[in-house]
Amino acid sequence: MRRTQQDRSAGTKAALVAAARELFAERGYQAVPADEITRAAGVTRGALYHHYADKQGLFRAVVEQLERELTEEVAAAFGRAPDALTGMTAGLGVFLDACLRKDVQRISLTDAPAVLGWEVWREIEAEHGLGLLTELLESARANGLIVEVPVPALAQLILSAVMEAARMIAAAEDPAQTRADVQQVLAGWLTSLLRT
Amino acid sequence: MRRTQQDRSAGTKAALVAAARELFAERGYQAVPADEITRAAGVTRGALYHHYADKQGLFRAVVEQLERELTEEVAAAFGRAPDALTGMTAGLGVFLDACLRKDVQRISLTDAPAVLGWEVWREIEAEHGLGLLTELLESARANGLIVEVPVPALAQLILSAVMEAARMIAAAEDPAQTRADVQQVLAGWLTSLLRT
DNA sequence: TTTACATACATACACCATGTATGTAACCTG
DNA sequence: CAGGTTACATACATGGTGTATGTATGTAAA
Repeated sequence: MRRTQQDRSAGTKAALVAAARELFAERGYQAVPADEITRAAGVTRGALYHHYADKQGLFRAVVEQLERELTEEVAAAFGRAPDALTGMTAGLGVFLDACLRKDVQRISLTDAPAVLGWEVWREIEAEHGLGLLTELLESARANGLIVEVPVPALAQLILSAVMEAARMIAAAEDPAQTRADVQQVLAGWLTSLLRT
Repeated sequence: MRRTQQDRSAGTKAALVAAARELFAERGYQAVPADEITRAAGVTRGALYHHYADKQGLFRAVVEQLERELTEEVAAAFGRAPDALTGMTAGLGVFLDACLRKDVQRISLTDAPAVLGWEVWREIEAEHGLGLLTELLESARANGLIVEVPVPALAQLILSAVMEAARMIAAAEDPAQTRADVQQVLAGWLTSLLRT
């Protein structure tokens, strides 16, 4: 079978990202040697260093794929809702659920900032999760739904709280109870922003 | 000069922690070889692996020293205030200021969770910053100052938001403006908890 | 279609960092 | 001061990263 170069590249890159994602999710970035990833992907380290500058480069590709998927899910949930308010609630629920998955937990919520540095991590997030949340809040503010606040700061603080909430649920002995608690706190915060 | 064994141990451990703290603050845990730390401390790696199980052990000692100092500062600021409410505000200010220092930024807010794992990191925090905040909120709740909420969850979410706020200020082009923004958001959240 | 080049890998190597095993000097106790 | 313990230093084994080099496959022009 005769494949074009682009096909070859796309194939091995996809295989590398998929293998790396699984292994990183299970044991974390540091604990996984590059060699193990490439073997799982059916290639050698030569392929890795051909397509990516270094191990971090591959990790970044994994993070971006994850974020893309995640944002898409949340945006879809938001889109299905009749109005903005219920959409926000639905989006929060989907996001919280997604954040309970091991890959999101370990890769996005734990390793990403430390491995890539906060600058890069922020840059990535701004184009995905944070970007979406900012848009939603901004439009809510424009429509007079919420009080006057600096939306970018608000969005980022809310996002960090939501992420922490997800970590708490994942680590809790009683996830259901913890989830109820954090949702109560977060819901209270959000409703306090509503214009009376 | 004849020194006791305890003195020797305490001296080298303090030197190691101090050297590690500086280097970790500047370049992060991963980028600093153990050998560089020990040289800066005037010993060899033998001393390190005698006093600590591994490099992580030393890092943990650094984190705990940092957290201890930080909590002490905040508690002192709180203690100087006439009442609980102004105390909370003063404490927040001191904490935000402290979080702007490079060592706190890099070691506590960036590396600690990834290097030690969230479990251990939480365990440490529970005895310091988070513990203090929880106590304060709990007493406020007991005195009927704030509404009925699950305090542990509230404390942890507030803390994560405050830490993110500190990171934002540190990374901002216009720190003063950013600080004003995040303080507005956080103050709004806190006042929304007050009983009317 | 053959020749020349570029792309996609594999193999082999040099380097560096961690942790451990072993040796030695300082201290402590009877 | 003799024996044992503690506090280190030195030497070594291991493993992981990144790079240099070699090779096969696809691509394009003569």
